[in-house]
Amino acid sequence: MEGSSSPRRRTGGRSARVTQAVHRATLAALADKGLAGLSIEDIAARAGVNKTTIYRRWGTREALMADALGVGTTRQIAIPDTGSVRSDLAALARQVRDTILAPTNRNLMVALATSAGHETLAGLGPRYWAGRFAASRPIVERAIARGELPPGTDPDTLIIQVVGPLWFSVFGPGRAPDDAFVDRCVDIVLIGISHHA
Amino acid sequence: MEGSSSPRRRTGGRSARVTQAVHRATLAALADKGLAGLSIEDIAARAGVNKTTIYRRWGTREALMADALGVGTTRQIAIPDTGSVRSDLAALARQVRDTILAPTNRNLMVALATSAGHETLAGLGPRYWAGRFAASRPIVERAIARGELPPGTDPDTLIIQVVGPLWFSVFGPGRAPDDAFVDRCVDIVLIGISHHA
DNA sequence: CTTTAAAGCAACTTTGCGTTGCATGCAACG
DNA sequence: CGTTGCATGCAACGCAAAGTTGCTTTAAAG
Repeated sequence: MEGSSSPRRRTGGRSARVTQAVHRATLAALADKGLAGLSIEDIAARAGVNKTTIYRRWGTREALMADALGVGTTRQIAIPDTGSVRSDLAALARQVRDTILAPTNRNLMVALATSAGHETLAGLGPRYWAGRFAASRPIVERAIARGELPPGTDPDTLIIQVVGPLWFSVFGPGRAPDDAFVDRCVDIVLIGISHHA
Repeated sequence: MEGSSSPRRRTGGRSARVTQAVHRATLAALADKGLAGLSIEDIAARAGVNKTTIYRRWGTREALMADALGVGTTRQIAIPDTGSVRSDLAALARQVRDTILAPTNRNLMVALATSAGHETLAGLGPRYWAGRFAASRPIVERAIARGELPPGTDPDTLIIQVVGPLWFSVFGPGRAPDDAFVDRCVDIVLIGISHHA
């Protein structure tokens, strides 16, 4: 498909630069105005690119969104490995809190949540979250191996229980969880699990 | 301001009916299309009202949104009082889950989260959540009075910890929490708190 | 019944999206 | 180093929806 009798491709410098600029601009616009009311013309202006370029390369607004979100949410994060579940989860939880507190990421997350309905964008959320959970899972697996957690513990459930309250307090009431609250979320869940039938 | 030498007001029947119809239509449109791309004309059509009426009464789309959301999120819910924290919280948590699973409310919640940025709408979220927490607080207070929870327990924190995971799993990964998961969220937190230093 | 605020109606202006045709620039290849 | 042609820039257009305005009609308040 790729290496056939290719008519000259135009993969180099300028095109790549344009693509990247548009991606950045799209995510920036998304962060500012949310998934709603973000216009191609606005993105083009931010990217310093002509709107026809965007229309020709991506066609629809949704395709652009899918592309940009796909790129913007692929960034991997460093999963802590400190030697104990408690501090691993505490570190992870603080990362999560800091991430969702940043307005940019906050709006990206809202956009992801909104995308669940869209035809074209529906796949983005699941894929993103699958990646995040897969990355975080080792924390729990290591803990089980160490004997810190009961063998049957489901990693995803545990992570949801730890991270959920942080999410909720940011996206619902809009409160910024302080360190004490974050640690408390970790402790309560760990204690609860260890004493659970 | 209100009761002065009022030139005849027109508070009665028709106006009220129009207001209510528009409110309903706005929330319906919001549920369908999200905060994005909801047009005054669409709302007018849904409400069976002329668009000029909406433009004249509310002026901007944001003012209408603020008004409708303010009304739509004021609905009080029944707070369970079963005699034990565990079942109270379980009932509350299921209510919450069912609420956020319904597409209509789901989009309303997303709209509320999005509104945090807007100039005009910023106050809606906090007001809504203040109401919800105030309503739910008695569950915890009664539990403390019964000796089921330690005296210092902060109601809001507890509720956030119970409800957060449900929110997260719906709005993040997009999974519908089953009853077992809901109950587990309640149990883990209660056990965790009772064994917490 | 009279008065008049509020809703309906129809036409208009404006705005902004998406499109098209053509000129220009730059990477790919000889 | 020069040629080729794909990708971008530019400017103007068509069109649909947003929002506005002047006037008429309806119905609540007295």
